[in-house]
Amino acid sequence: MGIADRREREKSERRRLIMDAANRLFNSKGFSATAMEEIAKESELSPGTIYLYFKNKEELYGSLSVRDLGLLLERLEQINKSEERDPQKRLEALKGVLYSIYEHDPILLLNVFNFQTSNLFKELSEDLATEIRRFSRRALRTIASIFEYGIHQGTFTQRNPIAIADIVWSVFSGIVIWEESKNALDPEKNYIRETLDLAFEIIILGVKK
Amino acid sequence: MGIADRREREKSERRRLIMDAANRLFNSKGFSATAMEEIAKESELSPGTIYLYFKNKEELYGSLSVRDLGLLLERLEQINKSEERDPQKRLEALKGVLYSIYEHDPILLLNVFNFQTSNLFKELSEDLATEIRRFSRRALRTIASIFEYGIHQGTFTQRNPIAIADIVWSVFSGIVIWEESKNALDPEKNYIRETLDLAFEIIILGVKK
Amino acid sequence: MGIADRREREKSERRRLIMDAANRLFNSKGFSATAMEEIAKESELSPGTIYLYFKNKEELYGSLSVRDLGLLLERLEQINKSEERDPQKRLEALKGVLYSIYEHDPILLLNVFNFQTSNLFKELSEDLATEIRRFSRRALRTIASIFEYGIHQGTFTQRNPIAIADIVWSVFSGIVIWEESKNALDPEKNYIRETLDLAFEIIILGVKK
Amino acid sequence: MGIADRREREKSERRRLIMDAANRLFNSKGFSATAMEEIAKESELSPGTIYLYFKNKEELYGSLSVRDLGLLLERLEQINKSEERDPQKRLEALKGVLYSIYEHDPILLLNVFNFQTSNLFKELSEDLATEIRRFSRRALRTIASIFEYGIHQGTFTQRNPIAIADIVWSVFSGIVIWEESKNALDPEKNYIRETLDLAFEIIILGVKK
DNA sequence: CATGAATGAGGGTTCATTCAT
DNA sequence: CATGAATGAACCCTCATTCAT
Repeated sequence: MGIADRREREKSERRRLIMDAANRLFNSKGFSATAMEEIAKESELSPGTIYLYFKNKEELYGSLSVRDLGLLLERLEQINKSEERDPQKRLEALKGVLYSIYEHDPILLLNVFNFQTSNLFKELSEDLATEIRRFSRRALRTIASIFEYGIHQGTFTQRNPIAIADIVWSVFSGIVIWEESKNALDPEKNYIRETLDLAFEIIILGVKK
Repeated sequence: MGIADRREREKSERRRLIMDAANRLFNSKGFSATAMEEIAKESELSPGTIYLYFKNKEELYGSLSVRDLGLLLERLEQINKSEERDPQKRLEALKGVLYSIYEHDPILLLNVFNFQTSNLFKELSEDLATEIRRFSRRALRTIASIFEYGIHQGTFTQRNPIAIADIVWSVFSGIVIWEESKNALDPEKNYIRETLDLAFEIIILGVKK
Repeated sequence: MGIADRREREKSERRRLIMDAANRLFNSKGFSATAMEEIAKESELSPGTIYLYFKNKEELYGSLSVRDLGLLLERLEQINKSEERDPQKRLEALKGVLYSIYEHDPILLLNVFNFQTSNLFKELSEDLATEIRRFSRRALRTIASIFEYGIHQGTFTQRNPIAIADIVWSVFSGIVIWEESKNALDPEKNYIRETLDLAFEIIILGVKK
Repeated sequence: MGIADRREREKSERRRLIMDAANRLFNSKGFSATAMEEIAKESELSPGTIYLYFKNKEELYGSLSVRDLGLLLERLEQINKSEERDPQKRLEALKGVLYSIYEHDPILLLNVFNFQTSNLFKELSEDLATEIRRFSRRALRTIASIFEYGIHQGTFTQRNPIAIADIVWSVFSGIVIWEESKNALDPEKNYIRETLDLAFEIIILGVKK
C-alpha cells in the first residue's frame, strides 16, 4: 500500500470517526441541541478539524443521511437480486431489511425523514442534496419493484407499485417514529416488533389477490 | 357584554393571534430557526408581549400541539358518536377526518409528531406535557374504538385494536410527512390524496373478514 | 377632617405602603434583583400606580434612605436635648439609639450606606439627593456634638469631634454590615450585640481622659 | 520556555487583563450596571472570549474578590512573620497594610464587602464561594493573632481577639466606604488618612493596658 | 494537516416605564 | 386617580465558524 493510499484511508477513517460521533450525538440530543464542539470532543478531534472534512454542520448531518440511505439501498437491492421467486417471501425479506435497519440504528429512518422535512436541506450543497434525492428515489423504486414483481407474477393485485412503495415506506417510518416517541415516554413497553409485524400482515392481506 | 368579558376575549384573541403567527413561522422554518422576535413581528406585537402569553418558546410550541390535538380529537370523537352503523363507513369517516385535518393545516400532524419526538418535551411545564400526552392517548383510543366496533360487529377480523390504531396513525402521519417532503422538492406533483386513498383501501382489505 | 385632608392622608398612606413593600423587598433581594412589578404586587397596587408616587426606581430607593435617615436623626437629636449631663452616659445613649435602629431594621444603615456608595445617586433628582446629603450631614454633626460636649466638659480628650463622629458611624455601620454578612453564611451565631458593646467599650477608653 | 509554558502564561495574562478591565468598570459603575460587553470592549476582547475564562458574570466578580483577598492575606501574614516584637508596632504595621491596600485600590475592601453581603454569592460555584470564605476567615484570624500576641505579652488588655479583629476590620472598611462616599460627593476633601489615623489611635488606647 | 483560542452575530428573555382605558 | 397590558431596549450568554500557529 502506497503512502497516498494510506493517507486516503486515514482520511476516510477520520471522516467516519466524525460521522459516528455526530450520529450518536444527533440521535440523542437532536440537531440544534448538538454543538460542533461536542462532536469534536466525542470524536477526540478539534473543532477546526471537523471543518476540514465537512463544510458545515448541515453538510455533516446530510452526510449521515447519505450514508444511511446508501446502507439501506444496498440491502434493498439485494432482495431483488436474490434467487427467491415467491413474491410474498420477498415481501417478508423487505420487512426483514427494514427491521434490521431499525435494529442497527433505531432512528436512522427518523433522521433521513426529519432531515428531508426540515429546512436544513436548503443549507446543503447542491451535490449532497442531489445525492440524497437520488438515493431516496432509488430506494423507493427498489421497494416498488418488489411489488411490481408480485403483480407481474399475478400474485398481487394490480395497483400502482410506486404508490404502494410510498405507503410501505411511510408506514414503516411512521411506526418507528411513533413507537420510538411512545418509548421515550414509557421505556418499559416496546411494541415496535409487534406493530411492524401486524402492519405487514395487513399490507400483505391488502395487496394479495 | 361586560368589560371583563371583553378583556377576556381580547386576551384569548391575542393568544390566538400569536399562535397563528408562530404556527406559520414554525411550519415554514422549523422551531430552532424561528426567532421569537420574528414571531413578534409577524403578529405585530413586541417580543415582551409574547412572553405575557407564553412562558417561553417551548411552551408556545407546545401550545400549538395542544390546540391541534384538541381539534383532531373533537373530530374523531364525533365519528363514534355518529348514527352510522356500518364499520367500513366509519372507517371512511376516519379517513375523511384525517384528510380534512391535513387540508386544514398540512403539517399539523407533523408538528405534533416532531414535537413528541423532539427533546423540546423536556422543557415543557408539567401541565402542558400532561395535556399533550392525555390528548394524544385519547386520540389513539378513539381511533381504536372504531376498529373495536367493527370487530364486535363481526365485520373485522379479531386483532388488537390499539395496535391497529397505532398503524393507522403511523401510516397517515407517515404519508403526510413523506409526501410533504416530496412536495417540498417538487411542488408540481401532489399525490397525497391518492396515496391516502390507496392506503385506506389496503387497510380495509387487511382488516375485513 | 376635610376631604382635601383625607385625600392627602390617603396619599401619604399609600406612599408609605409602597415604601414598606419596597423596603422589605430591597432588603431581602437587593436593589437590582427587585422588580418594580414585585413591589407593586407586594403593596397590592399596580406598577403604574408606583410611578404616580415615585418618579422611578432610584427615587423610590432614595426615598427609603431619606425616611430612614430622618428616623435616625430624630432619635439622635433627642440625646442632645436630654437632661443627661454625664458625657459617658450620653455616649451610652448613642449606642442605644444605634442599636435600636439596628433592631428595628437590621440593614437600615446598610441601605443608607450602599445607596450613598452606589451609583444610584446619579439617577436621583437634585431635590432628593440634596435632602439625603443634608440629613446625612446633620446626623454626623449631631453625633459629633455629643463628643464636643464631652470635650467641653473636660471629660474627653481634645480631638476633632467630626472625625470621631465619622469613626463612630463607620465602626457601627461596618460592624452591622460585617456581622450581617457573617450571619447570612452561618445564621446560628449572631454576635452583633457583643461586638458593638466591645467596640463602644474601646471607643470610650480611647476618648476618655 | 516551551510552547506549553508560553500558552499558559498568555492564558493567565489574558485572565488578568479581563479582571483588570472588569475591576475598573465594576468599581466605577457597580456590578449590575456593568455590561459584559463593556468589559469585553475595555479589555479589547470579544464577549465570547470573556466566557472562555469565566463561567459567568458572577464568577468574574467573585474572582476579583478572591484575588483581592489573596493580596490582602499575604500582606497580613507578613506582619506575624516579622521580627517585630513590640505589639503596638505590629498594630502600626497592620494599619500600614490596610492603608496601603486602600491606596492600591481604594474600594478593594468595599468590593469584598459588598460581594459577601450581596446575593451574588448564591450564583457562585461552590469552589469559588468556599475559597472566598476561607480567605476571609483566614484574614480575620491573622488580624486576631496580632492582638493575641499583645495580650500574651501582657501589653494589651484581656479581650476576645477575634472580636477585636472584627472591629478593626469593620472600622477600617467602614471608614473607607464612608469616606469614599463623601469623597464622591465632594472630591476636594479627602480625610481618609486622618480618619484612619485617629481610629487607630483610639483603638490602641482602647486595647492597651 | 491539525489545532483550539478567539470571534461576534444572534437568540431568548427580562423589566423599567408608559399610556390608553 | 388607578390600572395593567404593552413596549422595546438592553442584557447575558451560546456556538458555528475562522485562522494564526
